[in-house]
Amino acid sequence: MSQQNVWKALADPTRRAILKSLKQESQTAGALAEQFPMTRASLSHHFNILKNAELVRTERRGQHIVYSLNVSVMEDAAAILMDLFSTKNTATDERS
Amino acid sequence: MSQQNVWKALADPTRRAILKSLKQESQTAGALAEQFPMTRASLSHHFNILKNAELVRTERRGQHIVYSLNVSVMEDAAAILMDLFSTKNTATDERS
DNA sequence: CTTATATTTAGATATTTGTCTAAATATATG
DNA sequence: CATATATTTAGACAAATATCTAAATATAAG
Repeated sequence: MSQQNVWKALADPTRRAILKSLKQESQTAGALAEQFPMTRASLSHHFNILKNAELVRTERRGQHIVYSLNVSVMEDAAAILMDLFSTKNTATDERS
Repeated sequence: MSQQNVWKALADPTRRAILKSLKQESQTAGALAEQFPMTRASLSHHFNILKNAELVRTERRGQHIVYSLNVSVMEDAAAILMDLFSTKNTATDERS
């Protein structure tokens, strides 16, 4: 995972909505497609970017492909975010 | 502040580096410019995007313009990020 | 094997983005 | 006022991005 891939992935509102939806439950590409007003080809492009950032994983299930959050990478990403935002230092040996 | 403006602002590595630098201390445009290998005009463009997202504020000081983090918006942004990433619900009336 | 369904890939296109150079604006000072 | 310094604005341009249509691939089922 490159940090930059994660930030770029998160910059698009459709992709953030996909992540939010997957936070509720893992879903097939088709089920996700029903929630967004664009072609399946366009959605597939967004899926690729999310996979590239390793924010989601896929698993084939017959004709379907099931997308799910990659929880551990989501947690890494959260840590990166907090590093940028928090006033406190994270993961240093500094005494409080 | 539109949420989208914040995400877009954060998508660029130069802008994230600017924020990190401002986390250390408020600085003039010129002082920031010395840290980045691009023209002042390009930097100014990045400053505008950060201002638009309300992540930074400016204050004129003689010939200089001092940039500083807008801490409260940074905190709002952090909350938005956590809403996307955390498995737990934030700010709901759900019982734990 | 043929047909149907699910999804992705390829290629085209309009829009957005990051950068540059040159010019403009704002302030300070002789 | 004239000149120097600091910063922004305007305009151009190449690269990246989001979307579409059409075609390709993968699996299931008759």
